[in-house]
Amino acid sequence: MTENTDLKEYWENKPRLLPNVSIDCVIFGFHDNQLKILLLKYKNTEYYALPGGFINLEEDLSDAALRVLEERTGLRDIYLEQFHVFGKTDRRYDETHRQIMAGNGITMKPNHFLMNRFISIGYYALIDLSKAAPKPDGLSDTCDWYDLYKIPSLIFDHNEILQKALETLRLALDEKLVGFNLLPETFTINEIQKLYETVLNEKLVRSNFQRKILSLGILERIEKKMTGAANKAPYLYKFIGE
Amino acid sequence: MTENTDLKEYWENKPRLLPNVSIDCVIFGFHDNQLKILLLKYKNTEYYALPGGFINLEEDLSDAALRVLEERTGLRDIYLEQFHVFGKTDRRYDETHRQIMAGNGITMKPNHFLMNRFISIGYYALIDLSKAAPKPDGLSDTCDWYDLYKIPSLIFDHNEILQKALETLRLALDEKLVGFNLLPETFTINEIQKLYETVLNEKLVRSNFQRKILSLGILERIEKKMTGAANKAPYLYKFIGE
DNA sequence: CGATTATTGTCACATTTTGATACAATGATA
DNA sequence: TATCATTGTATCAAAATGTGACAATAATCG
Repeated sequence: MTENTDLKEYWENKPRLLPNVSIDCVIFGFHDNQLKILLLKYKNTEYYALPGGFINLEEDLSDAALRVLEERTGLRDIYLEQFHVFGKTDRRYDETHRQIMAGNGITMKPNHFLMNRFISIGYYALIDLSKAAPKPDGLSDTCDWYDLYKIPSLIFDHNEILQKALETLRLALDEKLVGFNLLPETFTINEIQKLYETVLNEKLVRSNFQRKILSLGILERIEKKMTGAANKAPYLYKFIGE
Repeated sequence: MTENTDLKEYWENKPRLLPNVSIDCVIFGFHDNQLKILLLKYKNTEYYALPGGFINLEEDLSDAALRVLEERTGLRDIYLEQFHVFGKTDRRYDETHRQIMAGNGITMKPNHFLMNRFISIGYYALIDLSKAAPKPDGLSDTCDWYDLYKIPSLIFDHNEILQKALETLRLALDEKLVGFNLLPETFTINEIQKLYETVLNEKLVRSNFQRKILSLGILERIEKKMTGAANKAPYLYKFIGE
């Protein structure tokens, strides 16, 4: 699909996909003390969207989500979870699809695969942002990180989907130890704390946070220390699970 | 669909349903200190299954789930939540469907709606068992409650679906106050405790449980007391939310 | 009718967890 | 060497939880 003719051929014909079902991925990253989300912008439009895709007829649902993720980030072995299915009858967006395709010089037949109601299965992913290499899909020209608190208006019901993903992430952060998927292999306690504060959107007391997180016995202190500013250097840790 | 001819007509023709998508409902009830689940048994077979259904083309996903629930239990305004989507490629059960239909005297064309891969959206429901009036669907002859710990082998991947629903319920019981949906309007503290113990499959200390549950400020003590056995009568409570 | 018995509501005390704050140690810079 | 911001850890109070006990009560039984 590197050539535009391939793209045209792909989208103008009915592909071998499960009809009426799509996948949308909310891909979280963490950088500069900001929680970020990966968004696409479609060519020649002002339409921003979550990365998404469809399910091949001979493809597991979860594999389809992993494939979308790999296509956008270049990453495999990613933390990925379903969080909700969006299934209202009004999830049919013929006109928007038409405009997105028009922006790519593609005209759609009236009975096109996309000209239908879609049920969308929401997945959220937690990745080490520094390892990702965001890549736009064939229909979009950018694939970039956006600060969670500066998200533009998105197409379809994608703002709602994002909101639900965030709620799920906040709950998961408390109950499971998923947060470390957003950090590199090694990190300082302060970095974890900033991550928690950003996701939960609340201040935490440093000493208590440190005591708590260390008491869980899930971190291994690395011998080395960090070099940095004019003060005591923190230890580095790595996550060793439960 | 009371007549068998209607049933035949309904299933032999391609209905106006979303293709490749189904709904399965794990309906929990609580009775005699047992957690129960509603199961169907298909006519003239030994096939047990979770109640399920499909989505009408002009029907919200959640409405479809509510409809299935009402059809099986007679109840509206039910606590209902999605918990997982099951989407492996091998979720295609042509032969079993054929046998179920055969048990109802229906033959299926090779390209029948059901002769396809299905993605199934799992919902779990919590109901006051004493209010439900279980009703089999057109293809089954029984719709009954089964003790969670005595579940027969189910068709398709329904045992796995049930297991996942149970995990979700256990987590939800701790984090939200969903348990009260399984009880009648009024109940004793001991009845709540038995419910928690059964769902979580662990013993709880009576005095601590009572202190904890009362401290939440979610229960209103009813004036009346219960009559019962040769000992002090407990107070009745009702759930008043948060 | 009073004694017995099982269960309930509540309390008392120990232990653990959490909240709030303090302080010495450290690694650069001035 | 003094200064400064940050880190690791300690301290003490408050809240939550674990453990056990006890009086009150509603039937049943002798």
